[in-house]
Amino acid sequence: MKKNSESSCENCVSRNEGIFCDLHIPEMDEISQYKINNTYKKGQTLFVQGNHPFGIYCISSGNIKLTKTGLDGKETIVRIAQGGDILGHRSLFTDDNYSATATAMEDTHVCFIDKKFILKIIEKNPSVALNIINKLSRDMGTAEKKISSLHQKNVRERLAELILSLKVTHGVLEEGHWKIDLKLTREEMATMIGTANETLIRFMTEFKDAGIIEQIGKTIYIKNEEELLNWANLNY
Amino acid sequence: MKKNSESSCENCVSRNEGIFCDLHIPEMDEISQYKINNTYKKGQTLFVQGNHPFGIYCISSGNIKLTKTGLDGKETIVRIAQGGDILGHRSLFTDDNYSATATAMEDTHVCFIDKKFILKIIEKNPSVALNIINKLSRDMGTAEKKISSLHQKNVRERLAELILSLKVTHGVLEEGHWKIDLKLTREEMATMIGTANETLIRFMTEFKDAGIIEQIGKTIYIKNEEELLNWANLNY
DNA sequence: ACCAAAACATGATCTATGTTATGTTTATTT
DNA sequence: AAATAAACATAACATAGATCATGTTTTGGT
Repeated sequence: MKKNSESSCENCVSRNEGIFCDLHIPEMDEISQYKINNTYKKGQTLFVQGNHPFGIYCISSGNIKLTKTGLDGKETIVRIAQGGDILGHRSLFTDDNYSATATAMEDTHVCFIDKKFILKIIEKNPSVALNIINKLSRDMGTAEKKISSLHQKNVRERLAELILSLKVTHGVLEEGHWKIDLKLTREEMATMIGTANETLIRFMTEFKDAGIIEQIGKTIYIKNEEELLNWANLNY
Repeated sequence: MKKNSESSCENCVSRNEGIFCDLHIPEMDEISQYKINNTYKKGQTLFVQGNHPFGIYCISSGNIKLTKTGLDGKETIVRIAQGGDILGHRSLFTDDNYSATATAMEDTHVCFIDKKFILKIIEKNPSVALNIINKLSRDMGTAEKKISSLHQKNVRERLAELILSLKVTHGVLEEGHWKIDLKLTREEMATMIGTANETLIRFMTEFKDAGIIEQIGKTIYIKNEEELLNWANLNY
């Protein structure tokens, strides 16, 4: 693989967000040589709940949803990962099988790094371990917030909270208004806040009617963030 | 502080479960000298949601609950930590304030290690970082399972699941039956599965009447694990 | 461009669980 | 040991939101 190619970590669009951001060029090049470069089209799965993991996935670009499926086929989105995030690191360190399924939400660029190799990298470069801890810590914070939300808030509040958190992770400011261009279906949004899609649609309609949000296709625009913050009760 | 004292990491009852388990004696001794040894009585708080963290807490013995409080005062137990677990590591790496309150559930032995010092230790000993990653990974797995449970299961199923998970983390086998001696109130159990305490009591009574569990005081005995497993639908 | 399938939307029920109320038992304090 | 407070328990009632049903719109495949 030639240096400075598009598939090199050095030129990764998410280089600054990734766990290798503190490495020097020679180390990055070493990883670039060992990793496997992949593209996933919308809807394709990277790995499936219950399968055995052999390494980690390093997202270069595109959003990937992590879902847990129940016996009855009911799905819950536990997390949406984006460029710079890693997947499968949990199973790597605990030797458990994948606890969730990873599905590309759009055309996606992902690198796969073999278990043995990544462990060697971590050993030689403490910054990588610290970056993994940092990512895990943030994810853990998000997860705990989700747990208490599911207990303490009603669907309307959770929806306001969801939209605001999507704003932070996936929003772009456009002509004074936040635009969330994640192409989530109502069904998917519903599973993110633990409700039925009919219920979610009801409150989305309510927010639209109240002029709080607007949608064109699947894109959501926040028209009245103030009001959304009121509903979300984020102050805790 | 003299070596081989009770307050030394070397002699910690949870030494093998802790993040320093792979260190050699000299390194442990160094930590022993810098850490602050503390005892907390039942009900006392180690730190409070929203406060600024200055280091990590390393639990030697005793159970500590982590709760998130809502604006209305409603509490949710997001995790129960025990000997060998660490607390406050998340805030350490993300520079956020504490996202939850830590309260001793019984008389507890905890060591406090200053932020700067622990970071130095990690830098010198990669195994500590890997152990932190491992703990975080497990906690993350538990948290995600909780999220999907709250969405996909009803209270009866979640209660069965809770009892079985308490069996794993805090149970002791006694005369052929698992004994969970955690001294949890009904209220606390309720907040762990995101329900009202009246609702929880109903299903506890149901399980008792069905001969699935038995309680003496606050101690729970599992009399029919088979049936509990049936209810929990753990297979996913 | 057409067709089939998926996603969206809304109304009408139904039910699991929250809430309120009241009484009993078990801890904790004096 | 008595008094006070906290935890436990049960029943009656209320409701948020799940489920079911039906129709419309959008999307994706050929």
